[in-house]
Amino acid sequence: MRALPHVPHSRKDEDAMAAGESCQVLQQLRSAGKRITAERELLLGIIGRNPHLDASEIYVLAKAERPRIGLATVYRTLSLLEEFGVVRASDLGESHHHFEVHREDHVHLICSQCGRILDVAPPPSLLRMASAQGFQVDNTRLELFGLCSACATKRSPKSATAKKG
Amino acid sequence: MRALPHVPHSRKDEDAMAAGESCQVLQQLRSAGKRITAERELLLGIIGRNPHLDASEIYVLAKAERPRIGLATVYRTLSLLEEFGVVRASDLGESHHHFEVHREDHVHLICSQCGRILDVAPPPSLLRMASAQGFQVDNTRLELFGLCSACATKRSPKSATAKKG
DNA sequence: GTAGTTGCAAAAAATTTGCACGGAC
DNA sequence: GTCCGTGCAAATTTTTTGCAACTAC
Repeated sequence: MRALPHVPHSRKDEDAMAAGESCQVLQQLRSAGKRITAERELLLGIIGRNPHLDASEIYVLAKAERPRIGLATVYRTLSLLEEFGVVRASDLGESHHHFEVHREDHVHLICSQCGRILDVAPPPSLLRMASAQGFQVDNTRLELFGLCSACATKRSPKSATAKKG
Repeated sequence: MRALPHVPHSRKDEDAMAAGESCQVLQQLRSAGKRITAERELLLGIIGRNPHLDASEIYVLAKAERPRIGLATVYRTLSLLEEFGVVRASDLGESHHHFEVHREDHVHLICSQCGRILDVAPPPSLLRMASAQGFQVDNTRLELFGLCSACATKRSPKSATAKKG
């Protein structure tokens, strides 16, 4: 369990987006006969505001607001939301999964030095290539491990393009 | 633990390739001061011949040839080989890792229906995009989940939107 | 009221570690 | 002979499950 990383671009935008999304999702659950519970709303909010958390990080945040919540509920809710295509699990090179609300397919650039995660759009050619094989994509897990520009620069200060972090 | 999937294209080619690789890798280990043991040779061979196995599948195959081998040795060897860049772990959507000898970066197309895995080359634009961000890639984990052409056809034989639950 | 959800604890699954013995170099 | 690597068992970590109590609908 580490400190929470990845401060989003604009807290206000993110919250607004998250709130809008949450409503939609809750409707979706309801119309599938699932129940709307305080736990589900809470967890959805947390995941919506904080990409790339793992189950126990989510649990800690949730517990702060709702002390009696159990880790099992976190796992069950994550799995439910994953089933509904709302949440995606990713493997950031650790021995457990991290989760985020699925907004659009994206590639994780994971810096093995500083741990920072950059989200970038996948090239259209990637999905085109899949359909060229007759493959119907419905979920992606795309991770590139390496050094972010800042850490790469630190490591070899005078080489190649001297980019500033 | 399931039956072993993914019969390779040509057993002979694969074996030859694996044998060649193994030698190289063993030299690499030796010159790094690591020891060449029967266990390491065996495991390297198994992983080289069978992509996408998980630790316990590897363990079972190894145990068939060397009954006293322990699962811990499998994990320790995998981790050593990963450190040397010889083996890659991938997350095929299950709660544990699968492993393969790293030949070249590739995308896994994982059919959620039949479980088959197609390996395809990633589009160059993917890596270009990373370097455009100043990111230095040194490992990839690229998974596309969905339906392979066979299963997609089975599911909607007339191409209509006939979705089954 | 009923059936889906939750919390808790216990179980299962996946991986790592401690230690004494054995084998590579 | 010296250490590194191994097997085994025990410990950790991550995730799932059983069940009684609870609550959304």
